Parts: sequence; C-alpha cells; structure tokens
Amino acid sequence: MPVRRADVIDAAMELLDESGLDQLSTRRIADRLGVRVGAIYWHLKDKDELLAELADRVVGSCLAGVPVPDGRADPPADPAARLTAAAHAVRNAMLAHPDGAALVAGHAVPGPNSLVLADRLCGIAREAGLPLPLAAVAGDTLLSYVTGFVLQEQRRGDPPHHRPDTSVPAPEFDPDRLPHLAALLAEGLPDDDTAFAAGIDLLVTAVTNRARPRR
Amino acid sequence: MPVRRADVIDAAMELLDESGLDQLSTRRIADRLGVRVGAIYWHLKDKDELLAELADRVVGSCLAGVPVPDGRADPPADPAARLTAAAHAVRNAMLAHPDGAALVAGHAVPGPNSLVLADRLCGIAREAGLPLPLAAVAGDTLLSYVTGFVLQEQRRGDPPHHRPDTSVPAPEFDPDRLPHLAALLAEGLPDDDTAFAAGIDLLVTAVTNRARPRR
DNA sequence: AAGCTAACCTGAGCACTGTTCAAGCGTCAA
DNA sequence: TTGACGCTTGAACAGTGCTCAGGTTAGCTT
Repeated sequence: MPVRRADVIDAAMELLDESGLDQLSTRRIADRLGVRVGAIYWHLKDKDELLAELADRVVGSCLAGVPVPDGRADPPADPAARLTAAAHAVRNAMLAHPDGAALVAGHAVPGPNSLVLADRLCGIAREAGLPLPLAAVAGDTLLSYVTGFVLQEQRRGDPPHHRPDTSVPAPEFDPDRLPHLAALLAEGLPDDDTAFAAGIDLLVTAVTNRARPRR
Repeated sequence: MPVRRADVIDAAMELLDESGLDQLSTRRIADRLGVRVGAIYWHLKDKDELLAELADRVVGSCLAGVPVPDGRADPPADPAARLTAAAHAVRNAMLAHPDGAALVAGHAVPGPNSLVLADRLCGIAREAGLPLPLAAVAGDTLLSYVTGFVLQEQRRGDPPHHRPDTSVPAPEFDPDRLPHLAALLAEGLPDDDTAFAAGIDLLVTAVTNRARPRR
C-alpha cells in the first residue's frame, strides 16, 4: 500500500508532537513511514509546503472553538464574550502542539483555515458594531497578539535542557535601572493563563468600547 | 590585529542586513572576517548566543525612541501619546533589519535592552494610572502585539522569489464562505502603516480607559 | 497475453549547515 | 630561552534540504 500525501502530513504531525519543530526533518518523517527521503518529495514539493500544511491544521483545530458570527438581527448575543472565547480557542490550539505558535507565525501564505478564522473574527467584530476596515484591523490585532503571546510563552517553556540556573529570572538585575520590573518581581508575577486573560480582556473591551464610544 | 567578539557581531549584523536571517551562517561570517569557521566559536559559544546578541541590539536601537517614564507628580504628560510613540519606535527598529521581528521573537532569554524596554513600557502604563500587575500585562500585551504584527508584515514582504502569481491574494477564494474578507477586499485593504496605527490606537485607548473607567 | 502509462519509490549524491578539537601560530612576560 | 596565553587553523563529524536517473509495481487498453 503506497504512502499518500495525507500520511506524510500525519507522520510529520506525530513527529512534531513528540519532539518539537527542530527535530522535524524530512529524513525522520521518511523513517517513520518506512520509506526513503526521496519519496517525501514526490508528495510535497517543499518542506515549506509541509509546514504550511501543519500550520493550517493547527489553526483548523481551533475553529470548532471559535464562534461563528450569528448574523441574526441586532443586537447579536454578546460579541465580547465570543471574541474572548475565540482568542482562548486559538491559544489553546497553539499550545496543543510544541512550537505551535512558531509554526503558524512562521509561514506567509495563509491556508484555508487561517482565512476562515480571520473571516470569523472580522465578522464578530462587525457584529460588535465596528465598521468594516476597523473590524478587520481588530480581528488582525487580536490574532497578532495571540500569536505573539503564545510564541514567547512556548519559547520560555519548551527548551528542554536550559534550566541550570533556577535562580532569579535575570542574572544581573539592577533594581535601580529597572524599578518597575523589580517591583513586579517583588509582588510576584502572574502566570501565563491570567496574564493572557488580562491581555485579551484589555483588547476585547477596547474593541467593544470603540464600537459604542457613548452608550 | 585579532578579531574581537564585537567584530563578529558587527559582521553578523551586516550580513543580516544584506541577505536576511536564513543566509546568516557561521561560515559566511567567518569569510567576511577573513577567518575560518572555528575562530567564531572561540568568541561565541553558540549560534544562539550570536542571535541573542543581534536581537538585543535590534531592540536596543529602538530605546532612543521610547520615552522614559517621567516620574514627575501626576498628572504625567499624556501617557497615551508616549505609549503609541514607544510602539512605533519598536516597530521601526524591527523593520530596520530584515527578519528583525523573527530575530527578537525567536529567542527566549531577554537581553538587557529587552529588559529596559519592558521596564519602560510598564512604567508608562503605571503613570497612565494602571496598578502594577495590570501595567505589566499592558506593556507585555503591547510588545506581543507589535512583534506579532511585524512578524507577519515582514514575512509577507521579505520572500525574495515568491511572486509568480500577482493575481488575487487568495487563489481559491469563495466569497460565500468568507463574506467579510470578501467585503474587505472589495473596498480595499489598508496598508500596513495605517493598520498598525489603528491597532495600536485600539490597544492604547484600551489601556488608558482601563485606568479611568469613569472620568 | 502483451504493451503502455502513470503512480510511487530507491540510491546515490550535492551543497550546505552548526559544532568540535587537536594542533599550530604569534606575542608578550619571566 | 622558555613558557604561557590568546587566537586561529584544518579537518573532520553528523546532520540538513533537495534532486534525479533509474527501477518497481499496478491498472488500463488493445
């Protein structure tokens, strides 16, 4: 039974989940499929094509959690809640795979799922009352923020053997030159979940306030 | 005259500016310095160490444009303006080098300049009236957004030989499944500068509104 | 049954990458 | 003169993405 294109992508996905993005080589994929490297390139023209496919799968896996704009007559039910739900769905999808954020951030051409996601976010923003170009910007802002956040979140957490120093976060840390960070460190920094929730809250209230400057 | 550590980083920076991140190899740096590869590894232990240094230089080059929190008695002069100025400075610094965003997004341990930047942003947010943990979140949100935005901005613009199809942005583009994107496309999408400005405006007014929910 | 075509795969190889390390310079101090 | 030390070389290792002429196998046509 021959290997099919989808099999290659499946194998790549498994490999990604097991060992992260930088262990994902064509040779390893071939090994897992019981095949030589050249065979990979019959199904995919590029490694880039592979990664694009993986990235689109990752964002696709969040679409179930992203509410569809309901399109009913106004007022549509709580656009703010739908936007925050969407943001969390996107983050969770990225967190579900090692280097998930790097993957989706790393490739230019948006796959079909990315387009659907962008469309939905824009749609919800419109139902929140934003005019079109601004709604698009809002959706894009939300997405850029989420990818940026998860990117640094995963990069902090992923490196497997990079914790010889469990000391203070910064080796040489001059509290006089960095007064606010020092103060923050003193009263304990928030964990990723609450920081993300707070950031999203900030963004979403910004969007909904922009929609109705004066109620 | 021997090569010094700073020389290596300088050469790497030049190479980055000329040909982008994926052309930046240790061998090429050595060539430029008139030296063999091994010499590089006497000055730097890793390529990662090199990239971290480059990244910190990039964010360092924006610090001049990032206002220092003035620390005067309240009300401090226009924190909103200072935040947007900072955001634009960060973006411009990243745009000044190919793959600048990928560089700073790509490495976990924040260099000294990154710490200073984070501290300043947090400080401005505090002067805008936010309590400490929230101010930190606000600064971080802003940074995550900027890096996320410039990341996709540069990835769209950089690929050197990837424009055989100057057709519509999306090859198969079903306007029924993507109604909002279709509408957006119909009335013309905003360029990067205005989109960024709008996104920052969204974020900054969110921050300042949060500071004073009712004036 | 013979022939043909297309899908799929192999083997070998190219040009490159980051990284290591014994050995060798060159310069300065003792 | 003898060391020691800073800096560099040469050569290699193990891995990467990618290509391609040539082989296999299966199914369809005649």
